[in-house]
Amino acid sequence: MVTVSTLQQPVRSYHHGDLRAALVAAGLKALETTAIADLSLRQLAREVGVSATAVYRHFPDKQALMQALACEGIEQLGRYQQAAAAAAGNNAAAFGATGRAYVRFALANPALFRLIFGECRDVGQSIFGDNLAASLLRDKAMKATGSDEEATRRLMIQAWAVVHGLAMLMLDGQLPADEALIDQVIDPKTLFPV
Amino acid sequence: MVTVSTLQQPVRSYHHGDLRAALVAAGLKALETTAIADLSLRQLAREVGVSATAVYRHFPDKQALMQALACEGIEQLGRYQQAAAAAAGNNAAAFGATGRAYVRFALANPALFRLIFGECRDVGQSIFGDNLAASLLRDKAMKATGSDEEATRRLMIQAWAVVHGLAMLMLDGQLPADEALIDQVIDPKTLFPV
DNA sequence: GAGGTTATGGTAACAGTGTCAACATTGCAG
DNA sequence: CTGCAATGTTGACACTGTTACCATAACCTC
Repeated sequence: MVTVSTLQQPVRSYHHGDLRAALVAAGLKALETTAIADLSLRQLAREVGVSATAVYRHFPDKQALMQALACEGIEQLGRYQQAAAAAAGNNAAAFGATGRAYVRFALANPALFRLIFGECRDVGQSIFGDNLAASLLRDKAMKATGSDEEATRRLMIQAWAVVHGLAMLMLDGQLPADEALIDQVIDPKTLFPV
Repeated sequence: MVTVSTLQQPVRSYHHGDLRAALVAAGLKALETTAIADLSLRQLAREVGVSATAVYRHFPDKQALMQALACEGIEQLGRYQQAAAAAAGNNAAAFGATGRAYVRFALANPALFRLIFGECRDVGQSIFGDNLAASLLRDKAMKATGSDEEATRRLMIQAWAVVHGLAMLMLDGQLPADEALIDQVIDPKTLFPV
């Protein structure tokens, strides 16, 4: 008995084309509607149409899958910020634009943003280091401080802390998550009137 | 057969004196060493010496217990900040002191601090509202802005965002959690040179 | 092409979790 | 003293992450 394989359905007999990628995609989609604590490894496997333990051929444990999702999220955040900076013209206005993009990304992807940080992640892979947005931030900070090494680093951290804190407080319902407040808080004229 | 009840052990026959308080205390102690996701309802019940389902006589579900722990944490944080402000003399220096206390509290109680915010909590109970530290913050901000309503609110939120973001980034290992950096970032001279 | 090796997937099971229904014990009010 | 409400226990269910072991498919060498 020969199975007809020329139908629409890929039929995926026993071997899934690229299970790892499928799991990551399913995880990202799930994070759009599911809180980070309610994300189940078995549920993800079910959605991909595979047994629960098949996951372990591609990830040593759940934490590793989470880590992969976080990596994907970091890249998405970076692209989002880069696009915002480019749209702002990559000039002085881009400084605030990347900050606003940071907060907007958090509000649009709450679970993913929390996953990027949060405890389900190995230490070491800092966003601060080799990131597009980070280098842009450093560039703007250097201009503002006149290339003072110490002051530049401090300004970068202060700016990062403001946007990160604002994003977190809005995500946690401590502050209203409206656009006007974002613009009000991330306003170069009042925030860092250097 | 009469059981001897005059020994040292309270023996707690069937009825626990105040199980609710005992559970909260055990929860707070557990949060000192356990991550928020690894906090188990059954484990807490075990430590208190009670069956797992006894918890449900005092809390409708796990979330409610978490909420109670979060409330306790909010009060602890408030007292900690108040003490820091008092030690600083309740003058202009107290502004920065409460901010530094905020971050130090987070670093000293990572899991509890995350619980205060985080998803295991009903919305609505904002720290921002009727808090000791909040009123102190508002007081200082009013002085700095000359009682401008709009500017005061913005300054408060900016200040809160900075300390919250700094605390979170340090907790998540994105920034080194050292005292010098805290002082450097929360420096009124460079942060809000109003 | 045949046959063995390796990557990949499945089954069964285990310990642990939050939660519910039904039952047991206690303290208090009448 | 008696009955009721508060409090605690037992047993069970569905679910989770994870492991040990088995099954299938792809690939590589001869």
